[in-house]
Amino acid sequence: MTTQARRLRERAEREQLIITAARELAEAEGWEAVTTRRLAERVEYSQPVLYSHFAGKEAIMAAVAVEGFTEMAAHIRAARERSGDRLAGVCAAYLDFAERRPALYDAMFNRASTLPFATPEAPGALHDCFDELLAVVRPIAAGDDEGLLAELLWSALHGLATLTRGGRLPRELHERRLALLLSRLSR
Amino acid sequence: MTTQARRLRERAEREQLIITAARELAEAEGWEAVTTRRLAERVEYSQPVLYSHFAGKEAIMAAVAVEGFTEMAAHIRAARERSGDRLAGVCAAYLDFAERRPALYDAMFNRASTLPFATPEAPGALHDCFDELLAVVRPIAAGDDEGLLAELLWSALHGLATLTRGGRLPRELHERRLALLLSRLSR
DNA sequence: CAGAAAACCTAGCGGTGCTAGAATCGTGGG
DNA sequence: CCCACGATTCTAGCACCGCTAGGTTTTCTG
Repeated sequence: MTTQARRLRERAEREQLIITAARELAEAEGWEAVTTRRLAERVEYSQPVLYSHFAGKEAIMAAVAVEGFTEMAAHIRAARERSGDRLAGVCAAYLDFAERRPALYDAMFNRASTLPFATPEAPGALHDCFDELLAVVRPIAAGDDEGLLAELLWSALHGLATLTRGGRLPRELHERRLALLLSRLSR
Repeated sequence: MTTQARRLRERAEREQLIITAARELAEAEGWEAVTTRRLAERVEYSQPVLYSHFAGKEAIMAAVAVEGFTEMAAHIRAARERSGDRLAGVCAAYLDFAERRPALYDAMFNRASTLPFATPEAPGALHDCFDELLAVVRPIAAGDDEGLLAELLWSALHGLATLTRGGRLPRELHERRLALLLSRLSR
């Protein structure tokens, strides 16, 4: 059936359209400005159409989040390769991503609470992100569990990112703070 | 004027009543269950009364947050004294607080976005919390800036707390993760 | 081309934070 | 003692939210 294939393709395209619209709206005005009405208006369909694609607003945010993980994985991987597997490069890339894509980072870590994480069912892109941290942490493991060290690094970066973003930490000391983390964490 | 004094006192009492009610409701059912209507019903006044005390729901959460900082400061100080200024004791106390008072911790760090932080206008209790971290970090500063190290410790703890709470990190490795943080941070 | 099925929209539900304006209350002066 | 005033409090309602039932339109199929 050619027509059915086209139908499915168009449906998939529209789904992507919704995700992109939600993301752009969130990046432009924050997630609190992303309402189902505005979203529907933006994709030029009525509200109920959203619900034929997603279970609800939270599911839309989750979809944006996995897109975010894909991008973050690419962003970090590029930084790792560029810096020759250096821890500093990857950490800076992580924080840079959080700083420049706050709405996306929010969807990934603060909003989409239903998204599976520390399980095999977690989105592949998320595992990719973690693997990047794992790779760069390996040289400094020095007998300690690599996975645990990667989780710790992740926690520290996440803490830095969120506290800095919320104005909790003075931004002008950002570089020195990161340098201190790196020096303390290695060995 | 005695009557006016009484008025003011009663007003203050009612304000505290609102804060306590909001906190209890949040701790029992989460912040999304704290609506101005339910809150008003709980303190046995009508909705607009809330707005004669606070600028809005966010201001109420901020008030709960400063109460949280006061408690956290006490909690951590007690742990520090009990453990003889040991870093491990204070870190465990921080994470314990976040784990046992999730709604309070949320108000302090995730919800109340308008609350001033890294400025002198920040609530005193917040500075007290930070000072506790400062005190316990001093022995391991080893030439590095103590304030910066305290901020870094805070970030790591905050990251651990939030990621663990959101199911992002497997809970059964919590102890080992904390031990690793301590060993790496005190080099 | 008729009828079935899929797609889509209108209208509405119960809820939210917040507020204008009416009603009620305690109080001080005549 | 009573009345008028000012502070206090409530009723009712605004515009918005996420979400959905039910009917209309469009599209495909036999």
